[in-house]
Amino acid sequence: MNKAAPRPGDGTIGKALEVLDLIARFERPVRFSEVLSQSSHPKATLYRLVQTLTSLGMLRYDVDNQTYAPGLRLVSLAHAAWRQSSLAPIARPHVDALSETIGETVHLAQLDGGQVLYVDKRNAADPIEMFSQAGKVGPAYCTGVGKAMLAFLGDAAREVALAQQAWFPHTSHTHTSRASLLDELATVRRDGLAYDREEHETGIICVATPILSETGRSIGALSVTTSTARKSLSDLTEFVPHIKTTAQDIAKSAATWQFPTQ
Amino acid sequence: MNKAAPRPGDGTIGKALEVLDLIARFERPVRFSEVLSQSSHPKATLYRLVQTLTSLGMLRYDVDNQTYAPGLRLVSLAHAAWRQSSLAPIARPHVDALSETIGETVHLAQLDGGQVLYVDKRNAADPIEMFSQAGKVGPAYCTGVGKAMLAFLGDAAREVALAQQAWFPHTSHTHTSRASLLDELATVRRDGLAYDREEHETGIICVATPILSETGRSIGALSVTTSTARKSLSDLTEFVPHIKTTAQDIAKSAATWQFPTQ
DNA sequence: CGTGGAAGTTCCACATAGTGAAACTGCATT
DNA sequence: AATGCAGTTTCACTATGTGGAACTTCCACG
Repeated sequence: MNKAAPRPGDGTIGKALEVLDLIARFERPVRFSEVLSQSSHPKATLYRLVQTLTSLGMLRYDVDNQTYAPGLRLVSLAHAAWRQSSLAPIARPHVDALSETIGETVHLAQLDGGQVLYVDKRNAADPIEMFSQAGKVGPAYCTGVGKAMLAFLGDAAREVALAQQAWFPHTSHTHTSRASLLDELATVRRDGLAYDREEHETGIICVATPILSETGRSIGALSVTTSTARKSLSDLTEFVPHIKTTAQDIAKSAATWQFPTQ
Repeated sequence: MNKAAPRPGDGTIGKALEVLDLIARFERPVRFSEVLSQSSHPKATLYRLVQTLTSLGMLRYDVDNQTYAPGLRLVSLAHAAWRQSSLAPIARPHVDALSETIGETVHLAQLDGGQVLYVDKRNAADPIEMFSQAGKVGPAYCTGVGKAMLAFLGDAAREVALAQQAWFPHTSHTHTSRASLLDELATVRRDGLAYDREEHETGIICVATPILSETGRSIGALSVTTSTARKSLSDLTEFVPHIKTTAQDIAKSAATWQFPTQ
């Protein structure tokens, strides 16, 4: 597992965020001692951090079970973030249209801290059981959207992102090194297209395209996902033109989008 | 209990959160000076806070426009919060069923920091949305869900919540004082039912019921909303039995819900 | 062009705020 | 009564954050 960069000198706020992230990663309410065992902070320090976060509503403390979980205050903050910093509100009509035409699961993702963050999703009519939902994060090095975005990053930004990858072999098709991934990224850059060939989950494949800024850098990615039980990679290829034009439409809307300067 | 309790807002983390909230409240990307004019912190202090938050991904800085907006990292944190601290995942099937039967807008809300936080929503037109509507906050003193929850709070908790109300007269029907609201809350407690009679928005009415814990305290609320153009208050009354049983079903699911202790 | 001012950024002496080892409490279990 | 573990409090110490002031852009206007 990778962790949020605990750069020295990040300050108290960084430490607090680190703790919040740690608790969020458990994906279930946790007891103090469990957090402690995963944390680099001494008991008293962690205790105070957790207390502070709880009193601020960033954590919720369950008195009965003596557990901590991320608090609802985060949800209202995220609402503002989603509306202002994600492509989702702008892309919504385009994603709707694509999903309706294609009838498979559509994902809209952005890169955040070297990871793929799914900011919107449309389920297939007959939904496949799989890992994804808006707000969910996933690895960049072994997903279609991740590779699409990495390929169209500036060199410096890509280096930063690559350094944050875990290279965990989720399946036998997963890239496990910088070198082999970079190789594929060249192809992705050439085609403007990235495939996930069961690299993250066995039986799950997808095709993804980057959403590019006017300067040719990726600001997000769009993908169509399916299972090998339903379709093959070459079946997916048939959707490519439609996905590409949708990505371009989203890019255009994003560029046009003017924030009220007032 | 704490007597010399660290006042919320104290501490560096509290200050950082305050700034984040402030920026989120603008509902659009803001320039540094705009934040400064709304903040109690001196320029240098605010500047450092904003820098720190930006480097941690809690804020996003737009170089071209020189503006700050809540960052995407919040979205992934909120995902964990929504799944673990909100009723939404548990309530989802029940809310789905209710919405389908009734065919009007359904809201699932919880109280957070004295405000109503909408954690899920069903629109007749637009079925599945995530943070687009979930995450929105609203006032407690002039909404159906707000009054339903306030009525079934412990005395101490209700006092805290009432102290946080703005008493802004959104419409001519809005309660503008503790006293008149408390009056209605008694009725709400008797009936287990709260109405919004165009108190928040003209033309918008709703009926809401609390979702109660085993100890009889509200852990959330469920409402059906419509416009005076479509239905009357007495039309809404017809839905009451169905809403009430749905609320009870959600309460039961919530009580049964056991977190894997491991 | 210059010049004035507003917005944004850096500096640094200072003290507030956070730190963490250790001691303590409460509650099971033996 | 004794042991052990989880959670909580204390307090001397100092890392961190503070904020007034000075500095640097960058325009708008004369």
